[in-house]
Amino acid sequence: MKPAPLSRETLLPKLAAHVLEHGLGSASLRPLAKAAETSDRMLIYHFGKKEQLITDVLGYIAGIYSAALDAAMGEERATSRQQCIARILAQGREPAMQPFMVLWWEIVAGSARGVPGYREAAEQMMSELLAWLETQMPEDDPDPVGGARYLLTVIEGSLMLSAVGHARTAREGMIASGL
Amino acid sequence: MKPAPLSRETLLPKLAAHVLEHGLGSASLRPLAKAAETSDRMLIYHFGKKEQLITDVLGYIAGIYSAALDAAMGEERATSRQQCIARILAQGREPAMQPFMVLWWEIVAGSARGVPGYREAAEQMMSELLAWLETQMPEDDPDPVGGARYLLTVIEGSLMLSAVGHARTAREGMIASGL
DNA sequence: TTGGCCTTGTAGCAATCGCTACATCGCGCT
DNA sequence: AGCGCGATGTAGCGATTGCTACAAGGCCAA
Repeated sequence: MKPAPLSRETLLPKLAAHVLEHGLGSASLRPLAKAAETSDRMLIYHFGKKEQLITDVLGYIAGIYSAALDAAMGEERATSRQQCIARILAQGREPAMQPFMVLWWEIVAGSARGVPGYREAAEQMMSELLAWLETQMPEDDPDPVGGARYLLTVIEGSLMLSAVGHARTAREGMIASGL
Repeated sequence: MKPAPLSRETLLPKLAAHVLEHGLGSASLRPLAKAAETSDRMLIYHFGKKEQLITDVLGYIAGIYSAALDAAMGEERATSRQQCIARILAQGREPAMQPFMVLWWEIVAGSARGVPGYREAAEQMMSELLAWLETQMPEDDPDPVGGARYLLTVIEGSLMLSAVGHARTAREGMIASGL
């Protein structure tokens, strides 16, 4: 059993897994190194400094997220905006997506505070989701582009309310609005 | 110049000010103590442990937020849902609200990750905002309660998109939806 | 005055933080 | 064989973390 070659590329998956499981708050060099079966020394060696490592990991995770969207896309389009939203919210509730969701709010918080690298990752993920949403809009939708932007807004608002224990509020609001 | 008496009540305003300015990430005992003109020793003495301190500070900030909403409420109701949303988003863009906004996403992130005390503060703030929104709904609105829930969802989604550099997406979505 | 309690200062603990100096190892090139 | 260089381990630095032991001040009641 030869030890796996060490590089950014072989490190990133393990680092991303650790960040997805434990969050960015506890993403310090030694725990990360342990998760990647290396030493903090080598993480600095390969990434230069921690800030760069986090940036790279967030970019890598954004890539995973994008792939997950692609994987979920195969099915046929939705037949209505309601169905479209319902599908996405259902996907967000899946246990497999939970680590993404929890991490997502940390990224948003970092983005809002201007932490380097966070905004780029957040922007990328939102752009991917928006593009994906456009492909999922009903075929006969009068305004798929604008509609996708609108649905994205409602979806993210709904997810946020769920994150703070107001899932019911979001649900009742969507019912009241006909969505 | 007698030194101000030291207690939870006299400490909280200064602690809250520091948290609003610098965020929860750098809210460690020594900086907080310096901001409150005391020592970390005394913070622990008065609050027991840091977790309790943070919980109390978040509760205090939620109170400030509530008061800010009340202060902004004086004017007459909106005449349409569009105007209602526009007002609130305009208020959220005000420089004075910026610290609240930035802190808000840290609270959401903590709530999503289950950090003790965060969820309660977030839930309280959302409930206050929802109640306030209901009072701001147009007088002739067919469903003020459900409408307020719907508008809250859209508003929070819009604020999130703004926080990650997608303000334009949110704006275009609202235009496309007629809001 | 004395005793006791609430409050406060000083000092320090063990743990963790990001990062670095130094030495070593192994591989390829000449 | 010898040399050079990238990759890695060991050890440690100074700073910061939450928290505590100990002593001393200040004030009120007996």
